[in-house]
Amino acid sequence: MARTTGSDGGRTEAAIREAAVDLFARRGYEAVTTRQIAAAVGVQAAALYRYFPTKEDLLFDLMRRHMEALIASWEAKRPDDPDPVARLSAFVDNHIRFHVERRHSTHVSNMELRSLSKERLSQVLRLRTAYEKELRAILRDGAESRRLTVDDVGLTAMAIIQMITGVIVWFRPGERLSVEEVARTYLAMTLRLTAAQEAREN
Amino acid sequence: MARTTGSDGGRTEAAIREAAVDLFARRGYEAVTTRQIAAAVGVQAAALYRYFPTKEDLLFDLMRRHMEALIASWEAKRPDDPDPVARLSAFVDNHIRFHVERRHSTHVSNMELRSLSKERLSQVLRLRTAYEKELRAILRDGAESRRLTVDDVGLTAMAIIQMITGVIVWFRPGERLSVEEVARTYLAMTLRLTAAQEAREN
DNA sequence: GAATTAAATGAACGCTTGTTTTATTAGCTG
DNA sequence: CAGCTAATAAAACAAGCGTTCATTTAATTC
Repeated sequence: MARTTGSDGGRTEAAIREAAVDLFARRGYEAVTTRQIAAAVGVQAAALYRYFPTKEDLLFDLMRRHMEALIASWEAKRPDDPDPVARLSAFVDNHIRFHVERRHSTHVSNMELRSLSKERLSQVLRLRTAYEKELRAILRDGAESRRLTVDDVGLTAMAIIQMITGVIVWFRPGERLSVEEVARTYLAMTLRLTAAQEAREN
Repeated sequence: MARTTGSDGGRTEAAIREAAVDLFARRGYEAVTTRQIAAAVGVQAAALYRYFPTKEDLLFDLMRRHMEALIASWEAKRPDDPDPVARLSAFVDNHIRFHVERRHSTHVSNMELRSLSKERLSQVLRLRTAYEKELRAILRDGAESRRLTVDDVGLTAMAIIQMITGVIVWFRPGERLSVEEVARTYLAMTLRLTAAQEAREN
């Protein structure tokens, strides 16, 4: 056999990405074989190499897309309001919703960094740093305007990111809590953590 | 050649554990080969099998020891004081110091769970749950006595654990911040996060 | 409808993997 | 110093790995 009826390159490529994210997230990049990915797609392993030069290229593609989507998501929802508390709230809300919706690719992007080559690792880390910089800027503004209590901007940014990203470890949609409840509770914790002051009319 | 001069089973076994933790943490369990572990010890791969039946047994041994050491550490430092704020403070302080000191085995215990067999996974998770239960009990007591503000005990426990475990991702001893400073700042954030009320003499 | 391109197969390659087997030596015991 | 056991080396094992290659078929183009 060779080309199958109804086959379409675009669909196959998308199917490879989906299968790979799912398998990498569940079993880990190193533990997943190209044959397993191919089987999930319903294709032979050799077919993967029509779309991705190597297994690592596939991993990198997934990670880069994830980070770019995260940044794009924040850019779309970043409020014009300069108020640090409003911006922090929007950041936390967007972060949680995005990560809950993309548990698998988040898992891959956070856990499989060590499987990337040096150059690709730093490419992904550059995207990640750019994103985290947004949070640090909010915290710095908030600290300067005394709307937020921040002992150390870098440390607080890391603490908040770890906390709100950690939601994907235990949260399963459709169980005890809804996304709305989780987002609300995490937001409340973040605002207490930074001792956020309500905006005052004056 | 065969047995080497000065060889000692006890020392070799300890060296295998050390090398394995280090390599597993840096490159991931699946990516590390038995030959790499052996090379780090200065021994042939076959020698590992005198001490650990399989590679997975070695991983499991490291994880079980890590969790047991964590629980033992908390049991040694758990205060008699029933005050929830004092207990929460002790918990956070112990957790951070323990994890900073054992970055590598923490990494392994958190990242490589999926490489364990079903039964062993649940053994490790049982230990982890027992540890987390301590935090949940503190939060519940604190909420009931109105010393702490806790919207949801389970969710808050996860948030705090993610936050204070996350320290190992970015913290490197001997850089900008000392362990003391980090522990103090994380404690302050935790107490704000739970809106902890100072103990009052009455 | 012939020629071309796109999509996929199936077999194979060279290597590496975790593990086992066998043989050999070091150090201890009596 | 003979005998024993613990500790290791060395070599081999079958299985599986990522990847390549020549080939075949489906769809598209002219």
